[in-house]
Amino acid sequence: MLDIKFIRENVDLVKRGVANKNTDIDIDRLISLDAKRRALLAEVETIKSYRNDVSKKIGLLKKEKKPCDDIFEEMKNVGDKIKVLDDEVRNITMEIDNLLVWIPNIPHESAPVGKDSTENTFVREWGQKRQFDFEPKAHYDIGEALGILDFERATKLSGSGFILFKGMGALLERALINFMIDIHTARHGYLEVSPPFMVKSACMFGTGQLPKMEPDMYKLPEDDLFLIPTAEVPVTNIHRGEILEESELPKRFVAYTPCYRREAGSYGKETRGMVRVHQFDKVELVKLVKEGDAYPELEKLLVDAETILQILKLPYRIIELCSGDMSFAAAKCYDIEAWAPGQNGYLEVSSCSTFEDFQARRMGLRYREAESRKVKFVHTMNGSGLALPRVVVAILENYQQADGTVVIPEALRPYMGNKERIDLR
RNA sequence: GGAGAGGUGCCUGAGCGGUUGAAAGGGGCGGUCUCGAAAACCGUUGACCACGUUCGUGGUCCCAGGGUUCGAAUCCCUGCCUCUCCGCCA
Repeated sequence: MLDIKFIRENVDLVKRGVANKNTDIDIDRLISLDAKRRALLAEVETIKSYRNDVSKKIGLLKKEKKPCDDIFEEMKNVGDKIKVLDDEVRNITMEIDNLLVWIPNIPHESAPVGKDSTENTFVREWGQKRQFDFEPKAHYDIGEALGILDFERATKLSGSGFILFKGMGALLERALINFMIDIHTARHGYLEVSPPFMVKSACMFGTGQLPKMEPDMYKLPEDDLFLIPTAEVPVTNIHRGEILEESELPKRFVAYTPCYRREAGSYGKETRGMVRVHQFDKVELVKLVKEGDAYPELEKLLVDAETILQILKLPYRIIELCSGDMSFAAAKCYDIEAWAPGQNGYLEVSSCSTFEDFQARRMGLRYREAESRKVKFVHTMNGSGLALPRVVVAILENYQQADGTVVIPEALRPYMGNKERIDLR
């Protein structure tokens, strides 16, 4: 959420930012509602001040047992007037809030302006694409042949868009989770947390999934809970509504969770295999930092995430998203895309974004500055570190052999019984 | 699922319907003392909003939303949440 004061004082900047995010919000209407609200507020507060004065006097008169019926008569009218004005303020505030919650975060000045993914910019790349002396297969063919992926039976269980890992496939998934968390805790200094996989709507609002993304979420209406679409939601919300001490910052969390996404409207795209599924595992990095640290910390977070691919020796590139391709809450966002030879393309395995104080304002997440003792909003950010199925795809496709087996990346071998390859049985 | 208890400031915990933003203690911050620290003592310590250019003035907030009243943290209703016991259960 943007600060109404900021909007008031930067109307043009906000209009431009909103437009660059491909969003259409009537900012002028918001501004005029805001002005109206403040005028009403001034009016009703003057009357309330008067009421408070009189109430105090009544208290004193009562003590002296003096009659005050005539005052009551007058004050009844004052009370009614206040009620009417309060109602007006409440209604107009609701109207303002209904606009405000739909306004996206505005892109950082350093973020490229563009309408969609075709205008994202290349940042850097790493690694050498392997030269194959045979035609590289797609992960679903490799995995099914090895008996480690079973799409047909996954569909029997839950419909399309689900994965059944078996044997070394299941172990590979589990190994990756442990491997990634170990790197981030031991080497990068993140605190491991294991949060609930279901959250209240307040959490979903806090990180900005609600209201806009509601159709993409799995909801449990009986219990007013949502299945999390990413660990970002529970983890960023850990300190919702709190005022932290500056000395507690930055906080760095790493969490493994499954992620549930309806992927509404994306049917037909990437239906084959496990590039786009309704449930997937992910190791997520979340940072809470103080104002001013957001951008350097985002760069570090990006490096922490890409380290995983480097250790796994998987070639990748980094893309910076343009304004129109960024998510609702993001101010700046990098994607890490792993090379997948079987797809002859890149797969997004991580998205690293900073939200500045956008999420924090929604969830009331603040900190007290050590020196000034002032209360400020925390700056939040997160990035996948990394999303699992697509890393599995990249491993299967990059490490496949002519005989159909798959060599296990060295770094994962300790997590997989020191085996060197996944073979036919 | 059955039966109770309760939701007050950073925390614990008081609070007859009328100077209560809220006692007390703890914590935090500042100071005295000390070579330094601890202890002790003194002082201080909420957030948000509006208005007026520092500083101020006013308003709101005692889980949330309604209601009663001239006036509500204090009374009434609804909802939410937490805790305890029993049952069930990984």
